Amino acid sequence: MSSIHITARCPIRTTLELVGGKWKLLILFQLFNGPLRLTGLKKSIPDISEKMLIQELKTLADSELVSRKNFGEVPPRVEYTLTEKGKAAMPLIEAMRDFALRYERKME
Amino acid sequence: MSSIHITARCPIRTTLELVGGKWKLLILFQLFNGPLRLTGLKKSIPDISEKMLIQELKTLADSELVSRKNFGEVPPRVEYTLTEKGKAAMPLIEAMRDFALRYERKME
DNA sequence: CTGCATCCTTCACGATACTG
DNA sequence: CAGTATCGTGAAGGATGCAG
Repeated sequence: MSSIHITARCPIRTTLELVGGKWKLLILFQLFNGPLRLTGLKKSIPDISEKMLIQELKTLADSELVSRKNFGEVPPRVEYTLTEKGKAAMPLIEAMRDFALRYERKME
Repeated sequence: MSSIHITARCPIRTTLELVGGKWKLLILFQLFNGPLRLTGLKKSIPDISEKMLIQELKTLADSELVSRKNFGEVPPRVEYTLTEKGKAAMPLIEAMRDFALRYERKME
C-alpha cells in the first residue's frame, strides 16, 4: 500500500482522471442496475444538465467504462451499458458510501 | 447497495464534497505514513502549489479529516496529522488503487 | 428522442510577491 | 518555516436554441 508514490502517473491520479469530477461516478452508479437510455439517466440524476450528461457519457465511452449502443431506429434509441471495466468501479462506489456513512456517524 | 439514491445529499456526493478535487486524496494518502509538516508534504507532492496545499489543508481541517498542531515555536513548526475520520479514507484510496490497476491491466 | 453548437458564468487552480 | 494577498488563466459546468 505504501507502494503508491505521488508521481505524474500514480494509481490515485489515474482513477481521478477516469472517474473524477462531479458526475461520472453518479452516472456509473445508475448503470449498475442495468442499461439505461439518455432519458432514463436524466430522470435518475435530476439535476444534471443535458449537455453534461452527453458530454460525460462520451468521455466514459472513450475510456471504455461505458458502451453506447445505437439501435438505429426512428425515433432514435440509444442505450448505455456498463462494460467490464466499468463494473470494476463498484467497489470504489461502495468504499465512497462507507466513507460517507462512517463520517456522518462520527459527527454525532 | 441499490439503496443509494441520487439526491441532493447522497453518500456519493457527500464523499465527493469531502475528498473530491485534485489534491485532497493525495494529501490524505501522504499522511497515512505519519504526521508531516508543510515542507514535508510539499516534497512528497512535488507539483502542488503552496497556495493549494495550504488551502486544501485548511478545508481538510475544517471537515476534521486532518488535525493541525501548531507548536508555537520560532521558527514556526506546524504538524498535520490524520484524524480518525481521516483514517477512514484508507479503504477508499485502496479501492481507487485497485480500480486503476485493474483498468490498466485490462487495457492490454 | 438523442445530440450538437453557442454563449456565458463560476471557480478551481496556478504564479508570484510579500510577512512574521 | 508557515502563511497571506493578489492577480490571472483555463477548465468545468450551465442555459438555451436548433437539428436529424
